[in-house]
Amino acid sequence: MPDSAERLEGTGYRLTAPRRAVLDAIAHANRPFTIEELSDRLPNIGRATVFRTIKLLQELEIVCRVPLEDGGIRYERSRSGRHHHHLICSECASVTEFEDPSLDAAIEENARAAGFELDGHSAELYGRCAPCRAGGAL
Amino acid sequence: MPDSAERLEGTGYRLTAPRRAVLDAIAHANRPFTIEELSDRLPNIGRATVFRTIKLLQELEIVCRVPLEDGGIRYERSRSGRHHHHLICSECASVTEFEDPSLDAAIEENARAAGFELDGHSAELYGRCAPCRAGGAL
DNA sequence: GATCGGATGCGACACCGTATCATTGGGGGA
DNA sequence: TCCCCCAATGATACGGTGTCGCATCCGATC
Repeated sequence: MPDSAERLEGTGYRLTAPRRAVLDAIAHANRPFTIEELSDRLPNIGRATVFRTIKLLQELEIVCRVPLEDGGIRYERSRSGRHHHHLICSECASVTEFEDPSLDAAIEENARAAGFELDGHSAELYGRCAPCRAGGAL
Repeated sequence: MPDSAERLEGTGYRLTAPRRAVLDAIAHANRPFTIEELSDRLPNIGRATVFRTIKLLQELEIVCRVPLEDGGIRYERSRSGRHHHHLICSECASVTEFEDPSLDAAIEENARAAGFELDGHSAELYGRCAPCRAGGAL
């Protein structure tokens, strides 16, 4: 993820060895991960640093927070870097990003109707993904 | 909240004194509350019981969970008892419920397009409510 | 390569929610 | 009305998750 590294430097943050390692681990993750999992993969890096780095990467929109239905939290490398929503499979925990201007428009319209000044929003969809539906016994 | 009490009994749960007290406290809350606040208002009731009761009331859709932007959680008596979304003011922490079939439709359409079997979803809007915009100095 | 302040690592800590388990009391049945 | 059973409770310990404080380190700039 050289672009992410550049993004770090470009915003005035230091590109340190631990941050490189975290970026690398994230780049190679093929599914949403917990901090715990990430930290386990990086035994030489302090747990606090992993937390701090993920927090930073969230602010830079390099990773995004994925709230699960049970209240748990996972993180995922943001593919688009743009605003998007999540389809979260409760069977395999996979996360699919999607963008939908009409969904965003509906959200904005509701805010407008209520006299609300919109800052941000989140929308998560929970269910079973196509592969799980096809392959699952159930 | 006699109707809530009936709903408890109607589903086979016992209407105990602690549950009555929690229902009463919730009925008189005029803004979303944390478990901590609720527990403080009910010093004679064990913390674990407050957690258990709120969990139960969530299942019965008597209260609903309100995830804040900062990751914190509050709860609120569900006014409609139906599916809805939240407008959450980051200034005064007020929560406004709204329903929007077209928003739900947009969500369902995205799930369908991805071959996703939809179980449930959440949508939270963050920003500043009308009173805060009108009254706030900022 | 010297310097300076942001970043790190470690451990302690705070917070939130749950598990355990002995005890209590709600409410249906006799 | 009283009894009895088991769901519900309360106290406490526990576990997981994230933060804090601080001495040390090292990346970036000169």
